[in-house]
Amino acid sequence: MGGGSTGRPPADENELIRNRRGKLARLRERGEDPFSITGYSRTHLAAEVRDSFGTLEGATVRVAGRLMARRRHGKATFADLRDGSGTIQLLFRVDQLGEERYRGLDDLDDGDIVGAEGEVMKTRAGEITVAAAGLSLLAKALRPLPEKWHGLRDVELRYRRRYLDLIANEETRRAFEVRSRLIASIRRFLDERGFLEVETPMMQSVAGGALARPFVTHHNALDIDLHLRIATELHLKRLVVGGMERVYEIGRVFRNEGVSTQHNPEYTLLEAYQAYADYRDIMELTESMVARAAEEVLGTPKVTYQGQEVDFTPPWHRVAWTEAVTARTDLTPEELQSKEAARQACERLGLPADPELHLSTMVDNIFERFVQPTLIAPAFVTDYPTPVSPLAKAHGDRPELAQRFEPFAGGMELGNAFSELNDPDEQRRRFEEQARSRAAGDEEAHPMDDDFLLALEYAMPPTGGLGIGIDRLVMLLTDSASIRDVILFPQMRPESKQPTPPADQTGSEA
RNA sequence: GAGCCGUUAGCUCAGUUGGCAGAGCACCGGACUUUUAAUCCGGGUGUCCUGGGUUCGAAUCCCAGACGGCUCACCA
Repeated sequence: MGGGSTGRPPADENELIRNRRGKLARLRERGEDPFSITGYSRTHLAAEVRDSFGTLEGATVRVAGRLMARRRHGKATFADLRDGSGTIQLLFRVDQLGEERYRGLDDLDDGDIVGAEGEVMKTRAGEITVAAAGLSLLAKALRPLPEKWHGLRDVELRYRRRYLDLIANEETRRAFEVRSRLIASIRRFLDERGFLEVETPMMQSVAGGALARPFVTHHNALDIDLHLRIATELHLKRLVVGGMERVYEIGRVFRNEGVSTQHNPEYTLLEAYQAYADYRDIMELTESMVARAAEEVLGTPKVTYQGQEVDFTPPWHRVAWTEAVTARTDLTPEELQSKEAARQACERLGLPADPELHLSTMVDNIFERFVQPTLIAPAFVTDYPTPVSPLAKAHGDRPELAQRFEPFAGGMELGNAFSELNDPDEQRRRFEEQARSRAAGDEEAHPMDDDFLLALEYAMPPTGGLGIGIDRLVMLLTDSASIRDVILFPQMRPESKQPTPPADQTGSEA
């Protein structure tokens, strides 16, 4: 980006910013514009200096990072420098830098990006330190950092200005490191099992593969509306038809639904498909993958989530959906199959019991209220009703039940998996059934997808498929109560300039 | 979408019954060559979220709005 040297100061200028801009102006007058510097060759990271003190003592190193604190003592000044690896202390002494360059420290502020060159030493107090003989200001921070002791607590600021959250809060840095390492671990696991990572379209004419409302956008040149994907499922299964027998994608999907501590409109979904496998094989894959990821990222398969222990060590508990509900309520399996009985049950249990509600919605509410919160230890809930599983193969002997499971842990739903329905005619019937729900007003019913049906007609091998919400898994591994704490830039309303509403519109009707 | 709660200095937070706007850190000035939440002396830097209203007087009470958090509803 271009831009001259006459940038306008922001409107929210205050004394602190004026001071820093004044220092920048002085530096420029001396011909030391920090923003003209294009690089700084480091020899060591902060952590390397500290870890290798034994061999580095007395050696000259070059380090660079953000100035986090300064402690001035007249003719000596200590500073904490933080880079991506950690923190290292710098020592500036007037007898080492000379009067003039020592005075130059006056133009430094906490938050500035600096490079320092000097000998590695240890102070009287035992702190490993770089005694700086050279100092370069590499970028000037024009705004003060959040307070160093309490960090940045304001959640709105933490989300809107995540960079400040990352600078100020160690636990935030850690959470996103865990997130990155978790995804890397999952990739390694799947790669080792022979899966290919692929990328499928985010913009789709038909947004299928899940039951959710899509975002709509428009392609100008083609003059067509497109939907942002709500899942990767149907494209990945096309690839299985094409002979890619083990494929996965880790990518963002977009669902036009509300936000909550467990929902962000865009979130990261892992989907994996394995030919010649069924949902039982996928259970094994799921528990092995998650347990190993926890082990690799945290060093243990056991985590504490919101005060409760969650142990990912396989095998996870398995319980059929109907049994899970009947065990936690006084309902019978029959009451879960008749709309009127379920409605009366909901009424009795204090759940929404509107006659308009679908059977599937009501029984789902019952499950969510009475079963899901109890699923703290990792568990697979299996054999969901077929009508709410339009893409899953049914049991041969129990056509009303799908070969499907959902993994739960910490009281959260982590994903969805099944033996993929590969009978094109049956899939068409399921889509038609969904189309009827849609016509009846269910905006989340699965849309008809003729192109996908065409692919199935060329034969897809029996296949097991899995979807895992990566964000929720990260929540578990980082003990985060809100999904926003594991998404770098969670969805927020734009900050409005608050266009003052025309107050007291005398003489004007709204 | 509904209910409850919150918004005060750059940051973290106090603010009593409606009566001059407060503290710590940061910052500014001064002292200090081994500190590490450095210390010591001096200095308060503000659209009390916004707009109305009540009142002699509003950060405080009332109304409306903005943004956020939590809970519920819908979803993963």
